[in-house]
Amino acid sequence: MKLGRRKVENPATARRILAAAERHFAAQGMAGARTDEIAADAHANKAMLYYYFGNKRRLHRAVLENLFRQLSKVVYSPPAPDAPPRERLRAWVNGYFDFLVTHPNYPRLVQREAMDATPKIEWIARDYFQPFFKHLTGLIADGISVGEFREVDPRQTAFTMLGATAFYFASAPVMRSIVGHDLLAANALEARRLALLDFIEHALYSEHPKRSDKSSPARPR
Amino acid sequence: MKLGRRKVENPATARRILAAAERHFAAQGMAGARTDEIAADAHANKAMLYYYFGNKRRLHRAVLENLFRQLSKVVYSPPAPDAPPRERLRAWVNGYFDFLVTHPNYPRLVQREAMDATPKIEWIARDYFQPFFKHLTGLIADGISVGEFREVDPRQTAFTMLGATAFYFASAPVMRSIVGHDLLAANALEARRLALLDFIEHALYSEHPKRSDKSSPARPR
DNA sequence: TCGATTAAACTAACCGGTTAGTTAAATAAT
DNA sequence: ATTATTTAACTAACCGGTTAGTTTAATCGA
Repeated sequence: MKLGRRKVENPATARRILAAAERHFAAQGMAGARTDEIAADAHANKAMLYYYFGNKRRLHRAVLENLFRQLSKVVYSPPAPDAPPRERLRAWVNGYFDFLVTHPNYPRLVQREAMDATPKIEWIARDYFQPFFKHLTGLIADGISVGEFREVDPRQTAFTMLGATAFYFASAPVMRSIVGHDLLAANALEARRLALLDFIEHALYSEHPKRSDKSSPARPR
Repeated sequence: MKLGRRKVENPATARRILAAAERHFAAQGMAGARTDEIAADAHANKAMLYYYFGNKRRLHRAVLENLFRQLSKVVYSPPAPDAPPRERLRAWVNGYFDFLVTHPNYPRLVQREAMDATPKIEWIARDYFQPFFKHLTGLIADGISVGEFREVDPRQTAFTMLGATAFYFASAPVMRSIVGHDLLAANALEARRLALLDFIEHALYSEHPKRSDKSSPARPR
């Protein structure tokens, strides 16, 4: 059997389409994004979109899975799995924050899905949100049992942390015209990171931890 | 100008359309919502939608303005304008929270606009977000200057508070399948309110306030 | 080494269902 | 009678998806 031109694993065109789709789906949503515009933005023919991804919905799903996969690598592999909870929490926040900085489309994409009432995206909840959420609540529960954190409800605390972190990024487009500067500029981001950590730690740390944790390590990265 | 039948200020049909549009725009977004479905849901002919509101965009705007107007009434009229900042902040959180409870479509509707990169909704930022945001940061700054709050950045704190509050409601649809119960049920909401206040107050209160505030007043309502 | 073969990558044009928006005519209210 | 309100039927544009055909390049036979 003869072999023609062998299949390229991840052709530049497919990657350009995926990147363009990510931008358009984040900015306009699944319903608002136009396949013609995605194709044009990717400098590809519209048919290529269907050639590589089948249809609009599957392209959208590919965008999400691509991001989730990258997030998983960052968040589920803490630098020090046996470190004290305070340190692990700090690493978690920094890791999630860094991911949002390098993937500014993620929060809007995910927030749009989270707001959707339809059960069409059951797989997102089951395969990605659920483990992500459990991981965070487990971390908080650990900190409580060791006495490093106050006796809060881990789930409620997780909601608060996720909201406080993601909201800033998700609403950056509009907030720019309110506060007068770009929330995603490097210095603004660093200020946000510090404020976020400060807020969370003040809210969560117990006043008399069993294990002292004076020297908070420099943040990773 | 003849006086025939006076134009009815807010006929039942128009109100039904507005209510149906609110639900559909919140659930599907501006692009995803279908005018036919809105009309059917409102038990009105589609033409009525154009008769009363002109076009889809103006209907969408009417929905937002209607909600903003109601929010303004609640948030900008604190029960005790001269109360100490800690009390006013508590009242603010409770007021905003109550509004979200009674207007479950609001967070999704607004979050969708905040994520939109287009400047088509400049008026929202200028007329509603800006004052709302300023009001909150002013309140926080007051608390700092009186010594009741830690010396935080009021803007950063406002971002955190808004995110922590709104995220819970906006993502309720998906979170239901993750935590296994309805986040918008009455008992869940009360637990959320308490957890939110607890978290914010622990993060924000100074440890040695100039004015003692031992007896935190019962929350209004 | 070269040209025939084969499969992948790509393109332009088109199709048909959907959807925002219109219209003309009927009905209800005063 | 006149004007507000409501309706069914209609239209033009949009947009997701298709199709028929072209180009590019890897492989292999001679």
